[in-house]
Amino acid sequence: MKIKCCQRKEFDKKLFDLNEFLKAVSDENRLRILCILKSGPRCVCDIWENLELSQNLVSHHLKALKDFGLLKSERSGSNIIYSINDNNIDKYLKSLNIFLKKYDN
Amino acid sequence: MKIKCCQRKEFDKKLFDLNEFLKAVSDENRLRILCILKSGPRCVCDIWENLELSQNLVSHHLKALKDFGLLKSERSGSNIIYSINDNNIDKYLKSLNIFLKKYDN
DNA sequence: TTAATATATCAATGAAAATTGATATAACTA
DNA sequence: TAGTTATATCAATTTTCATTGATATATTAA
Repeated sequence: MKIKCCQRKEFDKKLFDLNEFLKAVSDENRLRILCILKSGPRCVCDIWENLELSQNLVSHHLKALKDFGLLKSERSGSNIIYSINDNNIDKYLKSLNIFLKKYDN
Repeated sequence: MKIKCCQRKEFDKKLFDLNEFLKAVSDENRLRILCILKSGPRCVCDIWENLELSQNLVSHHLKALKDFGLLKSERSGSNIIYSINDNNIDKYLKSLNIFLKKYDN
């Protein structure tokens, strides 16, 4: 018995993207980083000092989140200020909601 | 500078649970399984034949999703029929939405 | 009660990704 | 310019977890 939802061509791409988003955020440290940045833009040092993580580790997670478009950054003097990219987060949240909610296909 | 969101005691548990949910679903095969089951309850064989995955691999993913409460199962003759546990999925979706949306704390 | 089918479990392997340590770069400050 | 601070990068290690192969269990059918 062939089931509909897995037959569509465009489904693969959609599902791949959704999974990339889930992989990007399914990590406690990244969730904490997102939580901190929800309170407003912060420099890297504010983040790693609050989370009690090493500087390079936080830098690595920030890069991953930024590369995926969930964060933005800008230089301010010697600091790099990171902030949430709300538009993209909303986009992926919406996509996930549609995907997991009942009877959307 | 101490940032509010990471100081709360109950936050740890909430964030841990949320992350467990994200880890449970951040896998292409599991997303495909969820998609198939959204179309209705299915036995294990329907799933692995559709996804062209090995039987034991599908069984393993089904177990993970069920252990986490995202799926239910019941025996029907020699088959085990899996289905979505909508309540739990909605619960976690809601939690994730609140967590990631702007200014919820 | 034997064979066949459906599903689950378990140990071993492999791959992806987090973490660490060391170092590089860039911007301030004295 | 030299020293200091903030951040990024890179290679090595470790951890986590999906996948595989083999086998066990449970149900049905002959």
